[in-house]
Amino acid sequence: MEHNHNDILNRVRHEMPTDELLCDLSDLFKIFGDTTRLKIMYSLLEGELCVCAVAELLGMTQSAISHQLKILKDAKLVGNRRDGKTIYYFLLDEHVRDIVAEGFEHLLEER
Amino acid sequence: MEHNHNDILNRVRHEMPTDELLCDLSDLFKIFGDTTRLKIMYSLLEGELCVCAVAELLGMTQSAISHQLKILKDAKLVGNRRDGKTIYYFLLDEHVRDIVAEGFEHLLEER
DNA sequence: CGTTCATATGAATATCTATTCATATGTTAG
DNA sequence: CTAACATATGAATAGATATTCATATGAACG
Repeated sequence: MEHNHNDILNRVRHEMPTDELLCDLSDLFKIFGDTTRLKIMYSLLEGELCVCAVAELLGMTQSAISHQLKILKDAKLVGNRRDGKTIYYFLLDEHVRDIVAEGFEHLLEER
Repeated sequence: MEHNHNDILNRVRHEMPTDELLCDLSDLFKIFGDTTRLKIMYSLLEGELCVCAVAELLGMTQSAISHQLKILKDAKLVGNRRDGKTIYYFLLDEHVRDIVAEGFEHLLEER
């Protein structure tokens, strides 16, 4: 019993990712943990959009959207390209779709 | 061009989940957005553990772990059972594994 | 029943973060 | 070069949240 208990603890300790990896992982999920950013990512699922289009779409200020886009870009979840004065943002990673989908599945199962 | 733009906006508006669903989704990801909770979930991947075992494993106080376990339980990510004085926690949802795995894939691709 | 052990919980605090406001950067048109 | 427009960004603020501390609950055991 006691042996079994320590056995599990040792196995868990062994399988546990490094703190650095866990920080990276939680930082990634933090990004998905905000409705504004989720909405932005959803918007970009259909195709690239400029900052002002996203702002109009979500009914938020250009500044707020710009700040959030920077966070998404730093996380390499979105990229952008310039066309004259306007800057278009687009999703960089197919995993965005998958991560969100997994989240939904939990919500559905939860009822 | 202008037509095309509005076209996209309308499509996006149409595909956007309700605010309630987006809040539920961001609340779920918020839970994954914390290293302590990630560590707890990782620990429970191997099997059920009592509160004090988790606390010992993570080198944190019983109180801190208990607070976090409550959050995980409210989100229906873990369940618990009592055996005498000790209470064992376990993962409730296979999606935990999948969600974490998706997160990792993004990190790896990010290089 | 009273003590001990495992866990839960409320309040307080310190830290983090999303938005706002003001302003800066950078591009195009005239 | 200057005005107008799109976007970025720094500082400040308000709200959220993880941990701590003190204490409560609840079970087992003598």
